[in-house]
Amino acid sequence: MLTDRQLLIFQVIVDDFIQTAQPVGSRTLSKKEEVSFSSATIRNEMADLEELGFIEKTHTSSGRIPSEKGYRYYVDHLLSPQKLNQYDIHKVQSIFAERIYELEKIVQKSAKILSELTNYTSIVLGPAVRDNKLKKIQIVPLNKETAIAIIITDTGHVENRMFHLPENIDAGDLEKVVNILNDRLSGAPLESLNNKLYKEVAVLLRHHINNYDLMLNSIADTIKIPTYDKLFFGGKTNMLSQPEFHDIEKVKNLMNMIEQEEGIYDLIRKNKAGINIKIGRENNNSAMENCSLITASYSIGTEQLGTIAILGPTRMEYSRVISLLNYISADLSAVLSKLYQNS
Amino acid sequence: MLTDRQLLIFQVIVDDFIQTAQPVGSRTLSKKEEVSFSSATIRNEMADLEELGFIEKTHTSSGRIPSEKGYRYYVDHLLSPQKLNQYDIHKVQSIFAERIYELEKIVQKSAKILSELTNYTSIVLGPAVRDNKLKKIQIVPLNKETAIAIIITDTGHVENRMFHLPENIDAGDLEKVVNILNDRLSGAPLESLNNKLYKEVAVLLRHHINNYDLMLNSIADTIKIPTYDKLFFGGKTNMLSQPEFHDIEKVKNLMNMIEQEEGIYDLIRKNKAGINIKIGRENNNSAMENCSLITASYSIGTEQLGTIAILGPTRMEYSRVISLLNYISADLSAVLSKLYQNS
DNA sequence: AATTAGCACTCAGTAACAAAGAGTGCTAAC
DNA sequence: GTTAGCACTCTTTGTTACTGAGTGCTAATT
Repeated sequence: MLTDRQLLIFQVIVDDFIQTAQPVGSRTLSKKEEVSFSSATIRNEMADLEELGFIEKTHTSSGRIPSEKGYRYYVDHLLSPQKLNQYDIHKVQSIFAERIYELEKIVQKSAKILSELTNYTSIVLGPAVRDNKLKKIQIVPLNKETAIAIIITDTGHVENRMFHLPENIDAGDLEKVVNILNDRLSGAPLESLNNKLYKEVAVLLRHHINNYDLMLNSIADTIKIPTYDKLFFGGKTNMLSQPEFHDIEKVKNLMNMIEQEEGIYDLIRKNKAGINIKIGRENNNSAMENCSLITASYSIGTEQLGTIAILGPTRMEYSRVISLLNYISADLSAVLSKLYQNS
Repeated sequence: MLTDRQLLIFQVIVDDFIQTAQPVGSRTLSKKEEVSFSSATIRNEMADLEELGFIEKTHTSSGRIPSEKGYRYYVDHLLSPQKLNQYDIHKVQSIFAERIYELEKIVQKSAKILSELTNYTSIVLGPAVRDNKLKKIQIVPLNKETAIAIIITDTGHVENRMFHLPENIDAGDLEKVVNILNDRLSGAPLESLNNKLYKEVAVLLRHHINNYDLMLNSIADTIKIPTYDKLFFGGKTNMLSQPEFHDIEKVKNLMNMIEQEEGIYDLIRKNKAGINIKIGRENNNSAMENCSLITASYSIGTEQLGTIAILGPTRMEYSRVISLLNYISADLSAVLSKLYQNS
């Protein structure tokens, strides 16, 4: 649909704008090595490209900038994977340099490195706890009234919550309860715990302790810990250095959205495996009008675990970011698989 | 040292500037009800106040704004405690409305409410885990190589860390270890654990299990979890609405500092009980040149637990903020004491 | 028929200048 | 001791003019 020359010109416009953040004019283009036509020719082509909706002007006599549709086309058809340099690779490797066992730590470090390498904001959706299986559940009484329940999953994730002890329950009872719980529930996915609790455990508890219903509710409460997977951020303030965010209002909107977390969570969550790119208003979020979000998933074996993402201006180095995300998510998946697959 | 009239004028200047963020001129002042002198008189007084260093001009013919020294004087001598209104009190009470058992949750909610009521940024230094006493320590093996250690304190705080298991250790050994640890260490303050471990526990372990030294190191590592007390924030972006932060560079500096957390930690940590006020450069931090930090401590009984703080522009509603902090910290202390004193 | 040179035109950005408004400091009158 | 009055300063606002980068269109060139 586009001629080769239009394609070339379009690509050079996008590349130049991504670098400089300035509207690109016909003269600037004609002086580039890759472009061998006169500025007049380019002007004609640009008029066409504008008519097609790929580029736009900021005012009647300005140079052109890519439109959202333009970025979309660029991303879908013109992107050539960028090779990472030694430094990048080295930096990424450093995530796994120390021997760390905690998933969260690795994930957090990934976020940090990713933001440092890109100068954008990185977001990592932590390992989905939902799919973890219960390793062990423990209850530690603190005093007569309160106890603390601790849930440990097969990946080593620990959740805990305090709860109110029913009156007249003694240490022996508590031990019985814990034994029953572990007996019946360990190995089960966290998601299914609540169900199982009422279907299988309730009956048993009823036989062994009095006040079983109170206890049951406390446990149920404790078990359905809101396993909203955690979000980790890197370089939250990097966006402030982008020229498109010299406007305080825009910054405020964006920062607010980042602080809320819920909005981000929704944006990141509903992505399929592999690389996903959302440009500007494709994100359906007014605070992100000038932003693009690129996500990639990481996994253990075939099981999708979480998501890493980069939030930057629509004028983003797509090629580089995608390469980096691909690289990190692959590494992350590999290392995590090795660590946790045979657990 | 200041005459009554100077005092009055100074106070009105500060109050006005806090409200409007605009330099205050002699005519503006003379039109106020509280002030009954002519603008010329006021000009003379203002010249004196400036010479004394309490106020300053932004340019030769501008109105006056309070200097840092001025704010300091204002805070030390002129502050009249502001009464909180119904709405404020209601909001603060709502922190404790739900029955929550976890310290952290309460603290986090306090930060949120505090920032909403002030429109500044609130910072809460969470309960000091350092002083907690060990309730129970548990070790749960995940697979042949790794296990997870869980430390529970008397206040219900839970810390956990994964570690590498020495080879050739079996379930029986592990149980022995855990028993010894609990036997010897429970009730001891977290701070002292490391010491006790090497002095008292090491010998015992040596007798009961082989490879005891490896085990010992793993445990020591686990125990000295960096109990940096957690920081909670509220209204991180509120500062963006303050007119003094229309300059992106300032915002960037401040936000970076907030994101780092370490700097904040230092600033908040080293404060004595009660209300502390640091104005502008008194904070010894270039990013906080235009900010004031007001801190208050909360405690259980006589034991200082943590700190709540408000970060705002030097042009801050000191009176209101102090009243709020006093009120919240008292409430916080009361509720926490009631909950945890007899544990 | 495609390309390019040339030209009139548009618009953002900058600088220079004037006028208005808010403020000051100082002096002299009250 | 207080205040009215005035000259002066500096910011802010608006006007005007100029420049430079860019465009679209037409006519000449290849």
